[in-house]
Amino acid sequence: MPLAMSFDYVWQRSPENNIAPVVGMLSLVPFGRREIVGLIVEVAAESSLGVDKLKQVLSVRHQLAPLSEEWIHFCRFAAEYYQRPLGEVALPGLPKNLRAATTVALDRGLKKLQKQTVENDATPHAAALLNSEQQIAVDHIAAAKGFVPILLFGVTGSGKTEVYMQAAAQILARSEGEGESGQVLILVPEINLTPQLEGNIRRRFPDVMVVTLHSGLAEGERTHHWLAAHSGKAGIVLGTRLAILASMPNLKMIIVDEEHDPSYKQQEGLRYSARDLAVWRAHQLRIPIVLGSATPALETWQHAQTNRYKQLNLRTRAVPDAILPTVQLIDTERDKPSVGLTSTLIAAIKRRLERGEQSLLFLNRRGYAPVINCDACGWVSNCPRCTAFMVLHKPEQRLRCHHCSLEQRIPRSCPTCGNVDVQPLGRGTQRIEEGLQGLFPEARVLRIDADSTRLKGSAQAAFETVHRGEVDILIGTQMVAKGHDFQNLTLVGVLNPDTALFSQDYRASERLFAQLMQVAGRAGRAAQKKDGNISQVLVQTRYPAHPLYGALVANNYDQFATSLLQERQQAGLPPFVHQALMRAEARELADAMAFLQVAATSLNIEGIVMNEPIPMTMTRVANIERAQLLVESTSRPALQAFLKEWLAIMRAKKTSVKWSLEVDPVDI
DNA sequence: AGCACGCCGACT
DNA sequence: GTCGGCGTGCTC
Repeated sequence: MPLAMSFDYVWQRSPENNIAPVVGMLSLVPFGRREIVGLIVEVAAESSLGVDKLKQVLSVRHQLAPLSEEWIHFCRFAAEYYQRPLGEVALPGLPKNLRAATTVALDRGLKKLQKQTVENDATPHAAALLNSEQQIAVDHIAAAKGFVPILLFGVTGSGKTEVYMQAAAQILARSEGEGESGQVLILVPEINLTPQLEGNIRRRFPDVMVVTLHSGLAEGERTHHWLAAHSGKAGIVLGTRLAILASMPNLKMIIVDEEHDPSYKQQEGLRYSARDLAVWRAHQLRIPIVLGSATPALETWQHAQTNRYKQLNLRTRAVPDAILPTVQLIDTERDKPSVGLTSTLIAAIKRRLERGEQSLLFLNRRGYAPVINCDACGWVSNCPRCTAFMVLHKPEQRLRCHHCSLEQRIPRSCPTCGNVDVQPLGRGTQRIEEGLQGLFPEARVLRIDADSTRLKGSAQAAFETVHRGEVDILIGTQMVAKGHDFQNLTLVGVLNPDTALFSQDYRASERLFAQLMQVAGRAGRAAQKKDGNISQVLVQTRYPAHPLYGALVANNYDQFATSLLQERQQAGLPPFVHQALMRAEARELADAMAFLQVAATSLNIEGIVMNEPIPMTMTRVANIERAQLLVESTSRPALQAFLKEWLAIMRAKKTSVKWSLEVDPVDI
């Protein structure tokens, strides 16, 4: 259905078909040998095609209020910006049974939803008192008229959520005062990782219908929630990135929480940035948008620095008496780790165990060891299908490729020389878990990563055991960095963050800083302990003098972001340049490269920098070779114009190479 | 995206 | 001689 073009049909009034088509309505039309549901995007008196070529509209669906022209315009913008068909933007978000060729009754579930919402709100919560910075922020947001993009810059625990809720309350109340039912859209990175937020919002807004929109919803729920948003009945929509495409006729404000979070970027199909689209939508509707973060994306930071966005700061923690945890660096050259842990960190964990407090160890590497190797001949566990290592997973006694999911038995001896002494190299979360059990046999150790939480609901269950105090030491990947507020957690250990410092990916350090700030925020969220102990963050590093860690210790994002922006400007990288990336994949690398070579010479326009095609960093995944071609321009409109023309040329070429284009790529 | 048509290998 | 492999092309 998502075709690059739209199709014209004739509509003829008849006794069975007497609803006049209106832009935004869904209609049933014959298409090839099938009957499909389409979105009416234009109603016109004539067609560029001969009338004899046109088929007739079978029926126009009237159960659903038409999608607004504004919404279609928004989808059209997104489609054009990302160089994709309109249908691919507008249609996938619509409830499946509205898109099905057979008609379904839609009324019954809604009522059910209303009832459910009321039942959930047995104990309404009053608004919390605000500190002066929060009050200033709320006042500023609520007073905003028209398109006002706001960066709400606040450390973890500074009470951003409270600002969102009070600002939303004022916006909704104002709409009501004007006799309208206003709507607020709140975007979050991942709903499952912030389960408290939904409950908090429901309790705070007992008289407002609150619905969620995310990929975890069952089809029926999703339909009802979408319809509640589309009908305007839902006053608050809380959702993940896909919710930016929901139809909300009375939208009055958008909030993007943790706006820097990578999960706002869709990484397959239509590779959109929900944050960027949110800003555009707010601009289109002339409404305020709040981007909240402790570590804003550099793009956002740059806009705030140049006063395109209004910056509001929350510099103090909102919980009374809670103070920021101290961050200390442990030089691993001086204090050499054994089983991945320095003596300083081990001692700190020991003190927490003695005091009955919890520790969190953060290591962004799952599995037991990232690779195994043979000392005798140098063999390493390469994946036969990918440019990557097979990772040792000890509980399962398997080697596993994290890119193509290939699994193998662990070889008893070296496959090339027969040496029986094949050793794991490096440490993943499983190996740290094993080491902790050796060091602290009495302690209750829990590992949380993608492997330990494969089953649905098991992540939630694992976090709950931590909240209930049934865990002493928690070891996890980035999964543990987000959202959760552990009351009894007073130590965060960061095990091996250095790899990101020297990554090919120029965004790696920006992401690392955000991640470390976020995981540091897991400690000390509760009020300071009576005995005066402060929560502690210990970072093990070989490069304690690196400016990133300096800024982390000083809790100084401003300084860090400013220096990164300078580097980016000097290097001619985003946000000072705009990029698009063409990717090509084929069985033979030469074919992918040859295709990109043709692409690189297919169109030349002044002001557009065409780079050389290169193999991707991870050239081969699942036996497919991949290459990429980066196009850059300092002018976004110039890049957009170029892409449109370029893609038209490329689409007309016949090739066996699979290719795609990404606008504003993040992983390059 | 579907769903055709279309031209070449192993089977009742 | 047919069944079916998925390459190429069209859908108002």
